[in-house]
Amino acid sequence: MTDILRQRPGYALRRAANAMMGELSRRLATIDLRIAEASVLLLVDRRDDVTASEIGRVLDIQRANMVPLLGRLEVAGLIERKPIDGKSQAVLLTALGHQRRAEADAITTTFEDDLLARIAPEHRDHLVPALGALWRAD
Amino acid sequence: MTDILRQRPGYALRRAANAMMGELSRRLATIDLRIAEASVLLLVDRRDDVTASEIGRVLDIQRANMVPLLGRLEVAGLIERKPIDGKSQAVLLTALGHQRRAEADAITTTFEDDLLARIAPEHRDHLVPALGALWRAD
DNA sequence: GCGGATGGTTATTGACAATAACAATATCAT
DNA sequence: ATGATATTGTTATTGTCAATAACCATCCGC
Repeated sequence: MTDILRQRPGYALRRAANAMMGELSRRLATIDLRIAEASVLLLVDRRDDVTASEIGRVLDIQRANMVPLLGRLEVAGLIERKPIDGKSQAVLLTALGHQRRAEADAITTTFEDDLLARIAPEHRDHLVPALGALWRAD
Repeated sequence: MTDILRQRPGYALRRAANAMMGELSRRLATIDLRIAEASVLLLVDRRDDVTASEIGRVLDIQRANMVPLLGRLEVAGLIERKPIDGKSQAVLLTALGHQRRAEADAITTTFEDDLLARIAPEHRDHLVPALGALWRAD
């Protein structure tokens, strides 16, 4: 019955993304991170001048929604904030944050290897370019 | 700065799906439908024996969450329910529902053509098979 | 120095999925 | 045929996540 929807690119994209997010969420939960939180850790690595607004712009998260996200990372002791000037503040990783970032990196890298392994070789290398074209046109 | 995440399949999948859903939502809103609602209309077309539970199973929506969804479609006059036995009821399209389904079909088909058109020809045909492999393995 | 843009924040809203519980009914095994 | 089990539809509640509006303080360009 689902055959009507199965080959529809939009539907396939939605279902694939849902399945992927669910699995990745489960794996990241083992180190107490949500997907968006892990993205932030990966993003601010080796930087000491990235503001919350800038992270939001890159990850496409409203800066209002960055507040609770960074708040959680801060109470978990993974990030700290350093004033850049009277208005802006840099988000930077603590020692614990660096450690957690490395774990998150390992988990996501393994996960994405697993993902790609499920795709037939002849399709595999086309996925990221195709997705990139969809995302950055919008 | 985003380069660290850009080529990650999981991240690309998430962003592409978000962009796609946003755009499709906007287009379907012109005929007062949400994405999940449109999926239901497409699914129950030309059937008179599909139950709410079955729709949920196919679309991966908990049957508890089908209740408000079908409720909205019913008050909009797009579906009606016909008892199958004392326990189950078939979800079927009204005349207005058939009409709306056709509009939804046109919108989504056009939309997906637009999507595919953004993808370089050499990648295009690999997208759905690759996504299918990700989704149905989970 | 002033006006407009930007950063950080609060509060609120809505879409959507997940969970638990329940009553009624159907199905299956014996 | 009956009794245990599974399924259907439903209510209610929770949590995650994104979107919007408003606010104040501060920065920047002219």
